Amino acid sequence: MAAKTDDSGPVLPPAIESAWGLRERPPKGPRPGMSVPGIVDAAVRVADTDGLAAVSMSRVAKELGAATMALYRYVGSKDELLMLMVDAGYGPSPGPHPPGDDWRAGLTRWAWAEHEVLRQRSWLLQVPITGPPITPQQLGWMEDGLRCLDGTALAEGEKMSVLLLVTGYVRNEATLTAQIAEGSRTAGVAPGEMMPAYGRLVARLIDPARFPALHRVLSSGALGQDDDPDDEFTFGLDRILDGVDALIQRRTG
Amino acid sequence: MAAKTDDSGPVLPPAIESAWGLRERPPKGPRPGMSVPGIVDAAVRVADTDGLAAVSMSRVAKELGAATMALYRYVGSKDELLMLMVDAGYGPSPGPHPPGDDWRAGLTRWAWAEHEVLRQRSWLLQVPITGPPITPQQLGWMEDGLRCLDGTALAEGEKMSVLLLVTGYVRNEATLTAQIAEGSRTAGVAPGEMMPAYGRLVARLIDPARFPALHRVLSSGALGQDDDPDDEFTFGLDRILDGVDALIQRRTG
DNA sequence: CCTCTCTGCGTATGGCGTACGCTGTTATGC
DNA sequence: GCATAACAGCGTACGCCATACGCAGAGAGG
Repeated sequence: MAAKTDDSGPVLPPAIESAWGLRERPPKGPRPGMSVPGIVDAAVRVADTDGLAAVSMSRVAKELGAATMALYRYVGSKDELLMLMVDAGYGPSPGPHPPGDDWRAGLTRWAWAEHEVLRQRSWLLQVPITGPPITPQQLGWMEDGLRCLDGTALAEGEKMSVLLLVTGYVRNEATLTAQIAEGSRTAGVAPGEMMPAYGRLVARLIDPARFPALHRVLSSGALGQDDDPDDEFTFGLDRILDGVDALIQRRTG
Repeated sequence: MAAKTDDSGPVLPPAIESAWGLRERPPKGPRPGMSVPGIVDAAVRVADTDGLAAVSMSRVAKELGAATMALYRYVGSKDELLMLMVDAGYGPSPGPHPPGDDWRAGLTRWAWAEHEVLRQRSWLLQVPITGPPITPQQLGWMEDGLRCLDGTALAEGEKMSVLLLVTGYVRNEATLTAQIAEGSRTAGVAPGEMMPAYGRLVARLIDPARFPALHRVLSSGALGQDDDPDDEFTFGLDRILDGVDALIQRRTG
């Protein structure tokens, strides 16, 4: 044994291995007419224009002028394709933060970068995540995030937890705004009228005696004004970073 | 007009209206052999035992000894059934917090209650959410959460934002732990060995020169020790509540 | 008793992911 | 130059899904 240095451990799907640049083309057989990146690009294009639901194996194949089953020479399953679509859809990480920035400015920039990606490709949120990230660009994002916390007194595990906290927040916020946008589209309501309409609906349903706190929020008109969604995002992000700040202070002092 | 007091506004699906106790049985025709709550219970039972993927209209019908299409007399679509499943799956809200508790203890209790529900019914996280909550129990949870913040100096809209922040965190954390549990099951790895195996896999993939921060986390063994998942949950929750606390202090002082 | 309305459900349609096996291409070893 | 083995492309088929449609029978009002 041990002719090769890696004892391999968990098995990586072939298409993922090729995303890492491992795996060379076998010497025999006809030349491939397609490529994994080409297939993934086509799938991303479909998702961008017609949504994730439109991404079927046959649709992607049609986009490439190939037959459905031809894709399975390159991709083991649709789930594998989805994983690669997420990797490609996120794109390259935003890059290391400027040396002058402190951790907070860096994480803010990092969070906004993901926010921006998810705003433009909300289908990324609908892809069922099957495990921790193992694709190159995903880990690139993680690396950049970790570097923001480099100078701090946090333990390595804590840095990871903080990142998970921030990215979780960004994804959650993006999910909510994408949902109300989707809802307003299917209901035929103007985007700015969605939350007010929701407020009126709930106000009609609930009994003020049984839901006093909810009733108070509704009468306050807090749902009526359609404030800048970016303000909402900033609000939550600042709360979280305040909490992280408190921890860093404690670890430092 | 205005023979009825409600100008109706957005239309509510019939099955949701019946969940609010509106809507009476029409006087004619044969008596219904099933009921919406019965169907929802059967669907929840299927999801509990065999996962959300096993919930198909035919499977739920089989559970009730009925034909597939019979369900459509009670539920407009599968999406509607899913919405009702979420409402039933969450169950009643945890109830108002004890009067002695401050907002932080209340929200902590509230977050743990949702955490517990999601731990036992992780399929709730896989249901694609189509909009803001409009079912009775969902709004009950919201009411209880809002009441925790009753005595604080926060504006009504801010209370709502804080709730969204907390519930988003709980859902996100539950999603991640459910995913690694799922992954360890499909990969045939012992649950405690999942994260270490993941760490070894990533360590094998990445180049330490290009991913120095990530490499440092991996060598620190932070992923190796399988610490209590509850500790991880508490960590993030405390960070968020610290951030909320900072805001409340500022609004108060 | 007729008629109207509602329930249960059989049938059919159009989609999906993908297992399997055939056909033709290509570089290697003889 | 030729047989051979490995591989690419893909046609067919299977089983599953949600659900549109329409018919048969139940039950109550007139």
